[in-house]
Amino acid sequence: MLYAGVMSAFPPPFTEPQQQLLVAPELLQLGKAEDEPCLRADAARNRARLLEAAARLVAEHGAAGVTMEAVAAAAKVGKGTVFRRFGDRTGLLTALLDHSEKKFQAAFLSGPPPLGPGAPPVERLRAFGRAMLRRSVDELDLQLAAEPSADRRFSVPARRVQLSHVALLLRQAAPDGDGELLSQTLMGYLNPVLIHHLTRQCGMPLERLEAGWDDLVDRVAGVQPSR
Amino acid sequence: MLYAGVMSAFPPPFTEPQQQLLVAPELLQLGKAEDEPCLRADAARNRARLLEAAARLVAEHGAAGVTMEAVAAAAKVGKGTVFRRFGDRTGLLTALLDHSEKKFQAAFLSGPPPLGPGAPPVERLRAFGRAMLRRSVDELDLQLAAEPSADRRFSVPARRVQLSHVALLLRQAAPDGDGELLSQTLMGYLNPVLIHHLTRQCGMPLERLEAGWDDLVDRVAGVQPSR
DNA sequence: TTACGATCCGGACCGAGGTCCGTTTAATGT
DNA sequence: ACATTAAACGGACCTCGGTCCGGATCGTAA
Repeated sequence: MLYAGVMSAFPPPFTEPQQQLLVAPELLQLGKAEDEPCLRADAARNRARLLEAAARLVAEHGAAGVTMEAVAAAAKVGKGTVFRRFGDRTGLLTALLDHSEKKFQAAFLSGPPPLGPGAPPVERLRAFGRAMLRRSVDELDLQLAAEPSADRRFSVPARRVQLSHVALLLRQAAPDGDGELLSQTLMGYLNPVLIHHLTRQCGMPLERLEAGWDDLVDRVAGVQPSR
Repeated sequence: MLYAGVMSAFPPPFTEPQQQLLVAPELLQLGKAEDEPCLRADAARNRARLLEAAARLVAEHGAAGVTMEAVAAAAKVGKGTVFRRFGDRTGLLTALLDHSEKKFQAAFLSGPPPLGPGAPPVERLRAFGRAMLRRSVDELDLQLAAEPSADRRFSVPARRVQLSHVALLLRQAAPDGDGELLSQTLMGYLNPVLIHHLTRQCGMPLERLEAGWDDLVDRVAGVQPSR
């Protein structure tokens, strides 16, 4: 019993399901995502205050200034409340990005082409990458801070949605080849940490990353355009 | 002066340069890697004891059991000493992997083909990936624990060596295309965290990852074999 | 309105990474 | 041998993420 208390957090752990999804969870093999557990009044109020406080702290001191204690204090709430609601720091930051994420999901799942349905798969892949790149460049601070710990990085709902979307398109664009592995590879190119490194530390302009994405999609899908 | 003491660690910060390299640093645009700062006798002794203690802890309790305090205690040394020598936890774990890393570098930089020089680039790329995959599967625990924080992940010397190696081969195999971006993409496939997810969490056999790598190399390099 | 159980709250508490600084010690020159 | 000094040492200390649990509060049903 070395690691006794390590797994079960609070008695009734009712932390929210990380991120709302716009697709049926069954399609993605996610555990049931009990949507909107319908919080108690005080809990809902505190949740709102916490998100607002966190957003303010991000605006004022950057994502690095978002300390769990600071958020709790700014929201005039106990520290335990923050953890009960959001599970951990990553959960809080993720919740902060949730709005933008849902809009993005709506765009590529059911928005107008070429991002949404209606365009040929390769076109949609190109649009998807460009959208991801631009979104990452905008919210880079938060996205980096919200980077989950290594053992959860591939289980984050938002990521799974994006991944399966890419896999779907890719299986159409390149029916041969291991769709699961290739989609992981493509998603790797869009990893915020990599984007940050290339743009901020290596000074690459966004256009180069976009061109690189288009080229990568072509190569992976087996298209033979300009080269 | 909010973040006053956050950047400069100890007065004369003489933490070792992360990882010895077998190639001249100039070739990789690394800051001078003052090889072997020639530690004082006591420092060298303590360094050895710390590494030994850390290795023992890994063997006994897994990488998760490697606490800085535990290592210090096991080596009969003050905690500050650990940090002065290795900078941080990641540095210590990295030092633990250094031996294996140097052997690996020697193998792909100057060993026998197809991993070393002498085989055609695509061959060498395939061999490189397979070697990385197998190595990661072996030392997965440590590699995961040694995962650097997001802001340093792409500056780790070992990674830069591997990256520039892949870039070199790739520029020969696919002279068109953005070698820098494509090599980052390939390296992404070999990320230990991804390997761990695919093998341990998704249950994929190593052979599938190897086949996926070969296929990916073919696609990226523009080869048209079986498909 | 009251009573009751489920849920939530708060903040003391813990562990681990990382830092500081007064003290000790190894190398070097005399 | 001895003085000198740059480097190394140790462990108290700080911060921050995360946990626990006794007590307050909400929703509900009588």
